[in-house]
Amino acid sequence: MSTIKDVAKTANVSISTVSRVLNNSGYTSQDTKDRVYHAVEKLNYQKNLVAAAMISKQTATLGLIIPDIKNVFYGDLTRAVEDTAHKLGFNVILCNTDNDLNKEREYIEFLVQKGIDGIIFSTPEVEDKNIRELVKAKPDLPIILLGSEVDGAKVDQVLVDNFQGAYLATEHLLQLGHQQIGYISGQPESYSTIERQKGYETALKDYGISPSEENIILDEFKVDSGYKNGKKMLSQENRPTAIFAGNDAIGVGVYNAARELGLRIPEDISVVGFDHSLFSEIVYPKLTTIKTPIQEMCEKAVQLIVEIAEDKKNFKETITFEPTLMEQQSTQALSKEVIRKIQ
Amino acid sequence: MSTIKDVAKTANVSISTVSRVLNNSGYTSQDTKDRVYHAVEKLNYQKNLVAAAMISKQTATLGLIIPDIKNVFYGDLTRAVEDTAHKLGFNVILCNTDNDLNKEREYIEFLVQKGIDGIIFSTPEVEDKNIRELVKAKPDLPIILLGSEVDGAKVDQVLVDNFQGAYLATEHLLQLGHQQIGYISGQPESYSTIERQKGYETALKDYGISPSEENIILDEFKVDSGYKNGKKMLSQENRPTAIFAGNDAIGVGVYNAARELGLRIPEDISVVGFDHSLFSEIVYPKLTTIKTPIQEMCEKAVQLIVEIAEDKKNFKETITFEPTLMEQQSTQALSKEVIRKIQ
DNA sequence: GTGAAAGCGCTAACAG
DNA sequence: CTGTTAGCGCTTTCAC
Repeated sequence: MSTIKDVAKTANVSISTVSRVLNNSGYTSQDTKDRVYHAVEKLNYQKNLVAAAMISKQTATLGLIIPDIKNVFYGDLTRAVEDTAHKLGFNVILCNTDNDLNKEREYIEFLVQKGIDGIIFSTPEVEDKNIRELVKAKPDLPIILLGSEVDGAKVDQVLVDNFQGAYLATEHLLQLGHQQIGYISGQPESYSTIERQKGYETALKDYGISPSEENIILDEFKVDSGYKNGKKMLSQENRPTAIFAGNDAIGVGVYNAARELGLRIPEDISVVGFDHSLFSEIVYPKLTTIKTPIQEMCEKAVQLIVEIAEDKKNFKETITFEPTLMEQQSTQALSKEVIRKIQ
Repeated sequence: MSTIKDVAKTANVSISTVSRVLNNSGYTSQDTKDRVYHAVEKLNYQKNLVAAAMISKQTATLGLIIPDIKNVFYGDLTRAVEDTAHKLGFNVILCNTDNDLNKEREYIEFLVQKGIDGIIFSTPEVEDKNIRELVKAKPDLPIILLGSEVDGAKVDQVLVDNFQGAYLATEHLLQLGHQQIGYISGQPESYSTIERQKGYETALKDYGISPSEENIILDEFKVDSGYKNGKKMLSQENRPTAIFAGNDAIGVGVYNAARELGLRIPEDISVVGFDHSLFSEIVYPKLTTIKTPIQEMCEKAVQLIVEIAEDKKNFKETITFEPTLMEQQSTQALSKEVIRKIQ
């Protein structure tokens, strides 16, 4: 592979001139430019970005840390992040942590040593101490929290209003006449779980209903978990007539549980999900869900981190996007028939 | 951030000694080692991998080029690749091309300039000329084709026996008595589409049935495409009694189409998918599908590429994994009742 | 406008 | 066993 030296030689200029031409820095005559470009073409020269990075301290690479790319939610998110990064001239290194703090630490260390320009953390747990420590140890490293807050970490954040989303979901069910509304959600340590629970409980209270413990199950944001816990919840004596699932995957699990118990959706049981992922579209009937502007959130997150990396902006901000209710076919008004059955 | 110089100073040795200790190269006394390690700890020193890469020409980074991470199949694949890479001490840069050759070329160029240690291409199209050119331009760059071949590109390959998988799927349906078997699959330019079609047609012929054009539709490997084309195919006069879907996503689309047409699965129509992705497990009834050892394939692919990167092994190999039939609930013997209805 | 030279942080001969 | 030295390929002063 040819280097800048070769280009300089065949263009009959010095390497600094080549550098100037290629980076559009400083003045160069048109004639020199032409000669350099010709040489570049002739030699099929490609800049060695490693060497450039050594001086500029910029690698045009971002780290993206998520729990698990197999989860369709992170598929959507990662795609949006990667697309935006690519548009801005950055690559992204993908890291799956399974919410394992040790794994996360390894990744962080590796990324830092590689001189990446910033790290986007998507939905780490609230107690994530790696992030706290990283912020302290490398205050100049651009960091974005995407989708969740971390206790004691003052960094830029791009969030969705989980409380509001959950409130909308629950209120929708309440307005349909449901009173016994279950909440099946993910990891209790997750920011999303926590915030959504607050929204759920607040909506209930606002409608004069006190949340009861039997109607709340926290486990994992997965289909299996929705299935298992859906079955448990729907087998109760006085079962809920509606379920607010912490995400669409859980919603799908609840569908399967309902089917096995001979309950029809939405006739016998209403279900609301969260995320408006592919899941909500492919199940039958289509899952009513909370739609979050995930695309815009990711774009914003990447724009922000690039901005920080380049401008060293010296203040932290938190941007919160509003979710909306996406009413589809899995919810309907509580019927007298169901009320009779339950009692 | 402290450098090797700082460590050398506080440990009271030369920088080459520090390098030796940290890389375990050459001899160093225990005493020196201790002093260096202490200094490292005291200064919280972290090696600058960019500088190291400049000399070693190794970045411990791999590129993974796929069509679209939103597609659950690539979610599974990417996770397996990333996990294995991580175990071997490599990071992976994710690139989504949407099978767009221009985008792919951009990514390749960028990755090469960044000095990545190898590129894994998952399911590029058969005619992908970027790969052919890359192989010619950079014969020393480790490249693996994962899941599909590319015309005229002699590189290491890790494949699944698509022909055999499709044969198994079709034979399974034939043995259940189905004669009219549809094939709805993905992009006609895709290696998987092509190979699977061959297996499908060969099975038919082996059972004395000649493939007919109306029973074959090639479109995209997506739910929507399965839905749209499933509807088309199942609305025909003399509709198939079974459908072999080119992948699970298409299978899910076919489910939705069948439901809209009032056809029950498997009573009225049998369906077989391909991949054994999450899709096949979450639909009702569970989708009979072809299971591929995707995990092992990805592990092998990464092991291979790392081996090539480190040892410069000078021969190319192709490893083909065998798929198996995963019989679930979406297929059943052709009933007289259905035969009557169709005619 | 252009070239010479220093140096980014590290590795790897080569002496000693 | 350890230190000195010469780069890796590039950017960036600083002269001219």
